[in-house]
Amino acid sequence: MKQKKITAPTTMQELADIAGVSRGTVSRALSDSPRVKEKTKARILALAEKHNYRVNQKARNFRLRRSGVVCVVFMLDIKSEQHMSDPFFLEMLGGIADCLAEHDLDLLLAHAPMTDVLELQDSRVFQNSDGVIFIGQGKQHDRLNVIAKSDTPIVVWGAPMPGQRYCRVGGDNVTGGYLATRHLLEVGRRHIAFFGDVSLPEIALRFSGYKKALREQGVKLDRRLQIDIPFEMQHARESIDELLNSRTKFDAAVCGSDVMALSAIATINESGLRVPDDIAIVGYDDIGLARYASPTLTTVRQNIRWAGRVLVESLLSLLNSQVVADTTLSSELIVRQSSGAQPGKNST
Amino acid sequence: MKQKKITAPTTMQELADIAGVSRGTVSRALSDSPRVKEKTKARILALAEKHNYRVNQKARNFRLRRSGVVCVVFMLDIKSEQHMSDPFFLEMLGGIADCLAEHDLDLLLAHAPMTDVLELQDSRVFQNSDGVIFIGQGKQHDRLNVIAKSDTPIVVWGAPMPGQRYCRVGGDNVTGGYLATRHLLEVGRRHIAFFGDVSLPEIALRFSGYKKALREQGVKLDRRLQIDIPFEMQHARESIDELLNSRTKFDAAVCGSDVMALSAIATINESGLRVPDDIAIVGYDDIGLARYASPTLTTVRQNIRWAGRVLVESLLSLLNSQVVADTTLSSELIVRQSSGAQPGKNST
DNA sequence: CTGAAAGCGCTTACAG
DNA sequence: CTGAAAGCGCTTACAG
Repeated sequence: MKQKKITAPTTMQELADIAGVSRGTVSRALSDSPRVKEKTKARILALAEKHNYRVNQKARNFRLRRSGVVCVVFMLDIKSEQHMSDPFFLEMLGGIADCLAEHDLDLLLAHAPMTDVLELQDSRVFQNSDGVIFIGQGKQHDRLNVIAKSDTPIVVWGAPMPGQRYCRVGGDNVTGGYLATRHLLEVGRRHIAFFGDVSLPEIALRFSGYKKALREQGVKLDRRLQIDIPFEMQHARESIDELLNSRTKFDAAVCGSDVMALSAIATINESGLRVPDDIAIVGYDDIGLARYASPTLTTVRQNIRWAGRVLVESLLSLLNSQVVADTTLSSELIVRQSSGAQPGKNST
Repeated sequence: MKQKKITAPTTMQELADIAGVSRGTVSRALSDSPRVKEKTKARILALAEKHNYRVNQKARNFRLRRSGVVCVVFMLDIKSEQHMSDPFFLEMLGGIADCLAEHDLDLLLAHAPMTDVLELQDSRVFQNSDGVIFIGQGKQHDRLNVIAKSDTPIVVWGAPMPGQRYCRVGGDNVTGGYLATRHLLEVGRRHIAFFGDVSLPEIALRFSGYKKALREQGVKLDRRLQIDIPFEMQHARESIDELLNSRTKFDAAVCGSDVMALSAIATINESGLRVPDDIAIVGYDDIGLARYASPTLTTVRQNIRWAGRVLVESLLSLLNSQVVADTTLSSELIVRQSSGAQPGKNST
């Protein structure tokens, strides 16, 4: 421990000189090539350890034309700070990070707010990465199609889109929206609001599931109950306050995310109404907090961490020049307190 | 737009050939050297654009011996997933990311759970980074001292330590613990618990602030009220349940983080007691959620995003071979509902 | 203002 | 099993 020389990191040639072998042999020994005699290998490894030698990664990356780095880009439409703090992203990031680590890849986090994803293509970040994972499509589906044509493979979390030319992984949004809405109808609600910006592809799909459920039950769609709330706390409060003040009748809401649902609950509480008694709420994502909230949150579970793994595995296949199909992960309704169903039924 | 050739990225030599100049001139033109005639420069830039040429970053990094990447390592003692999801980390990460972006640096996120930080030194992550920011010291202060001796500059978020040889940035933990405790004493509480693992340096300092406040008011320290709760939801619940069941008298608690405080509040609610009426709670960090929680959270504010900036600025100074002093950021008490103070007083 | 040339530190066919 | 050698794509003194 203590006897390690604190020398400036030797170059591979210097280590080779010390060992009395060629640079090539050192290189092979360090990468555990079977073509080097075990004894030589052991000796070189010991010397490397002793002299505290480490391969210059920048030289190695250059030579090998790869960096072992995967870039993760969060596609957020508004200010990044608010969005990134959505536990949904964090859990996704966690799933991705774990899976990347298992495959000995590093994670480069790209600065999020970008008006034009194409700028990313010119950036150092992009050049330095072996592949890129986009979380969300934002409203830049077409630009992602352009990026997909580059040499750097990409995988995108999002909704299936017409003319899509990139590999996609996403949740089953139609079913998610449908399940949430049907559940609220089943517990007797009839004036169900939909909180979410339907210009975003994923939200649009959930909204179509919402409409399908209403149709099935013969409930008429009330356009005033669809509110374009972005994924952000502050905005949610304002918009919901507005709805509450507008006196438009509603007794339930399907929300675009759990964070939005929590925010809605807080706003509703402040206005003197109660959840679920006056207004039943269903969230989306099933973030960790959902089961600790008060009331506990009925929500549509997306297996976020697993989604992260699928994204990474898909990217790895792409890196191996394989053809990769899109993946749609199933959605599951988790019934807890906020939707006003009888307790005990399928709760977690 | 459409007329861009979709050619394989040309090498700089190829672009030079097209332009009829030398590789060196292209290199200088692209880095906007004043030593190239404006006209030539413009012509080369146009050609680069036309042929969709981009500098090979891996070659550039190698040549320049820097990557433009800063690595961020979260020093977590237990399972990473739970910790990383603490908004404290996210907000810190956000502050760091913003500041790095302003300085045109990229952010590499190192996989968190590590038993021995020294392993990091051998990793590709470390070699690839121009500098490393550690969030927290965990219990590895000594190993951080070792890493500080390497060529890669590091900055650490944490508590001042004896014999510390790395650059440190941290909050004023003693004052924070003191302010939280004094506030609870001022609102009439006398049996104040302290929730936090005092074997962690920062928590130990807050605990000393806590003791100082008790001493000042002549309140005797009750050792049974100091509970080693790690920064994690699940554990918090168990430990607090245990305390509640032990019938040890307590009417308030200073918590190691806001997340812990929120968890404590949930646990207390479930046991049938109320916050702040039965038990007053003060958190730590002032995460975004604190003002939306119910009850809203009295807490010690650490200006987390600014802390992120200070970490980055310190690292940059180190990268410029400057001597950098430690920074201690001030702590501020934010009074809201959970501590049972009269409303309106300094609340946000 | 531009070019010719050296060299960053590594890996890997190619020989032997 | 090991060595000699080429070359990855760039930047930057050094000349001119």
